[in-house]
Amino acid sequence: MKKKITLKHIAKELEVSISTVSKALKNSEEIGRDTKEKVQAFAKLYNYKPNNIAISLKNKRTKNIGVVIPDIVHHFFTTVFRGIEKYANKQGYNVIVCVSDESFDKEVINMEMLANGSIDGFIMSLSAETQQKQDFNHLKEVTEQGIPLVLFDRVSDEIECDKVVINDTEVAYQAVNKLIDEGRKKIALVTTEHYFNVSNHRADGYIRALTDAGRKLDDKLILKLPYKGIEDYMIEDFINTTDLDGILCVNELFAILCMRLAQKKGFRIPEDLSIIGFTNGILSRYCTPTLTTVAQHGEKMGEIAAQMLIDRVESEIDEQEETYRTEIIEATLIERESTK
Amino acid sequence: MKKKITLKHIAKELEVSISTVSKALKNSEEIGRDTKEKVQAFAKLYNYKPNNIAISLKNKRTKNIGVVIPDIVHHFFTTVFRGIEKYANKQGYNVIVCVSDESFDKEVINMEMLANGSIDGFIMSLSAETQQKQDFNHLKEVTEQGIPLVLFDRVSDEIECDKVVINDTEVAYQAVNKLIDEGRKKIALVTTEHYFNVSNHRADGYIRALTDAGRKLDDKLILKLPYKGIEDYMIEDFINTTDLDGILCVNELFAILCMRLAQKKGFRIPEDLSIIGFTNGILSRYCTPTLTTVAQHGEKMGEIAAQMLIDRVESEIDEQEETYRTEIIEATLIERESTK
DNA sequence: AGAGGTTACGCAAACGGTTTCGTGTTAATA
DNA sequence: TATTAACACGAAACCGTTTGCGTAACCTCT
Repeated sequence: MKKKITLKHIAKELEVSISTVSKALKNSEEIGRDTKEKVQAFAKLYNYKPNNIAISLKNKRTKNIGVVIPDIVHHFFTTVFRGIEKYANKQGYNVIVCVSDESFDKEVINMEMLANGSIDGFIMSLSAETQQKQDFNHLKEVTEQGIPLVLFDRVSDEIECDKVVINDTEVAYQAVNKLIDEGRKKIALVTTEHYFNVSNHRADGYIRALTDAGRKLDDKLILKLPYKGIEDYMIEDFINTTDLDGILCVNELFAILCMRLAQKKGFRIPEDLSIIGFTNGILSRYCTPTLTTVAQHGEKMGEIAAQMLIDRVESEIDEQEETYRTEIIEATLIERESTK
Repeated sequence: MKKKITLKHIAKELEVSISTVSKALKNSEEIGRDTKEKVQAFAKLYNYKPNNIAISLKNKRTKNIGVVIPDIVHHFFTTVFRGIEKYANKQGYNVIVCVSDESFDKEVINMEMLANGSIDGFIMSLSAETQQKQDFNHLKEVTEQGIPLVLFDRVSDEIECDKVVINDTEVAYQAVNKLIDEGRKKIALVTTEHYFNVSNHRADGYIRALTDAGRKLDDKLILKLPYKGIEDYMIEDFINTTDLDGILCVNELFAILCMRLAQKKGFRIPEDLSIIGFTNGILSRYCTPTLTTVAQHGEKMGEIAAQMLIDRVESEIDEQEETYRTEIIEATLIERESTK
C-alpha cells in the first residue's frame, strides 16, 4: 500500500526544508534551478499531490459547494443538479449533496453539518415543510455568517440572497392562453397545497389568463392535491364531478395522472381534453399521447445558480454590497400530442 | 456579519488557554467545574461549533464519501444515491457526488480530485467508456493508496474491492421463463453494446432460459442498441423484419421505446407482444400499458454499498485482510400490464 | 515541615500545507 | 580589502483542533 506522500517526506528524502519543497513545486523564483528540478522530478515520480484538507484549512476555502434539495429521485432537481455540477466542476469545485426529503428538520441539520467549514456556499431549494412553516432562521444564520447562498425554484421573499427562478406566472399565462386559443371553455387547474410558492405563481398566471380573456373564475375548476400520497380517487372524483375540456397541471406527475384517469373515463386526448403539465421530464416525452409541457430548463438554472454562487464566493468579501440578484429563466412551452 | 468563532477566540475572551477550552468543551475530567461551566456557557452563547476542516486534518478522516456515477438524471442511479445518502447521513457522513457523464477521462479527473484527502472512500459505478476501454488504473491507484472502494451495478472482475450487484443472470432467466410460460415462441432480447457487464449477465440469463427450455437460439432475435443516440428506425427496422411475440429489454428506456413503436405498428400489448424491462422507474409505472419490469431495489443497493464502505473506513486499517465481499441483491420481477 | 498526592491548567507538538521574513554564502563593486 | 547586493534556502508562524505531558499550587498526612 503506497500511502500518500507529503511535503515532509520529500523534504526529508531530498535533505532540504519543507518550505523549499513547497516553493520549488510552485516554481518559485526563490529556489535555484537545480533544486527545483530535483524536487519536481521527485514529486512527479512519487505522484505527489497536495492535501486538499490542509489547503482548505490554510486558505479558509474548501472549493466545495453544498447543495440541499428536497428530493433527488426527481427529474427537475436532478437536471438542476447536473447544471450545478457541470459548472462547479469546470471551476474546480466539488459538490456535496444533501437531501432534505421535504423535511424542515433534515434541512436544518444538513445545513448545520455543512456550515461548519465544509463548504464555501449553498445552493438550495426549500423543502415543502420549510415553505409551510415559513421558518427561515437556519438560512438567515448561514447568511449572517457570511456564507453565500443561492436559492432556486422554491424560494422565499423573506430571505435576502441571490435567487434563480423561472417566469412561472407568465408561462402559466401562456399555457392557459394556448388552451383558450384551442377553444377550450372549461379550463381546470390542478395544483398543490397553497404553501408552494411556485404553485401559487402558476395559479396566478392561470387566473390572470382567464380574467384577461373575460372568463369567470370558478373555484370548482381548481383541484388541490397533496404533495405526497395522492390517491387515484382524488382525481377521479374531480373528473367525474366537473365538466372540463382543458387542464393545466403544476407538475408532470399530476398531468400524467390526470391523463391516465381521464383516458380511463373515456376522454380522448386531445380531442375531448387538452392537458398541459410542468416539468419537461421523461414521462412527458414517453407517455401516450406525449404531453405538452413547460420546460423549466433545469440544467441552465443549475449552471446559473452555480455561477452566481461561485462569483459571490470568489469576490473579495468586502465588495459584497448586499445587493442581491434574482435571475429569471424563461421557461418554454413544449407542444406535444396532449394539446391540439 | 457574525463570523464563526474559534477556540482561540473563546480562550482569549475567557483568559484561559486553547487547550483548556478544548478540554472543557469535551467535558474532560482534567478541567475544573467552574471553568468547564464558564467555557460551555460561553460556547453555547456564541454558538461555537468546531471547524470540520481542522478536525479532518487532525483525524485524517473527513467524514465525506465520494460517489462517482455515470449520470445523475437517471432513475436507477438516483435511487441508489438516495440509499447511499440516507445511510451515510445517519452515520454522520456527507456525500460528494461527481458525475462521470459516461466518460473515462472525467471519471479519472473526478477521482483524482477527491482522492487527495477530500473523502474517506469511494462508491462508484463505472462509466460506459471505462467499461469499454477496460482501463482500471485509476481505480487501482486509489485502492493501493488504501482508500476503500465499493463498486455497484457496473462492476468489473479486474478490480479487487467490495461490490454490490443484483442477480442479473437469474432474474433475466426468470423473466424469460415468464415469457415462455405465457406461451411466447419468439422471444427477443434488446440489449446494449457488449461492453456493459450487466447487459452481458442479462443476456446470459436470456440464453440460459431459452436453451433450458430446449429452444434454438436465433441471433436475429437479438438487437443491440447504442447506449446514447438511439433513433426510432433502429427499433422499427427490427420490429418490421423480425417475427416476435415477446421482448426482454435490458433497461427501461429500451422497453418503453419498443412498446411505443410496436404499438405504432399495430401490435396489441400484451395480447400480441409481451414486454419486460429492467429498472422499475417512473416510466414503467406510468406508461400505458404499465410495464412489467425488474425492480433492482436501487435504494437498498445504495444503503448496502454505503454500509460496506463505512464499515471499511471505520475498521482499523490493519484488520483489512484484503478479503472483499460481493453482495448480491435479489431483484424482483414486478408484473404489470405489458405481460399476461 | 517535608514528602507525596491531587487538582487544574498550560505548553507544545501534530495534522499538511503556505508564506513572510531572516540569514549565510557567494560574487560583484568601490 | 571592506561593503553590499543577489541568491538560495531555512525557520517559524499560521490555519483550528486535539492530546500527551509537564507543573504550579494546594492539600494531606506523618
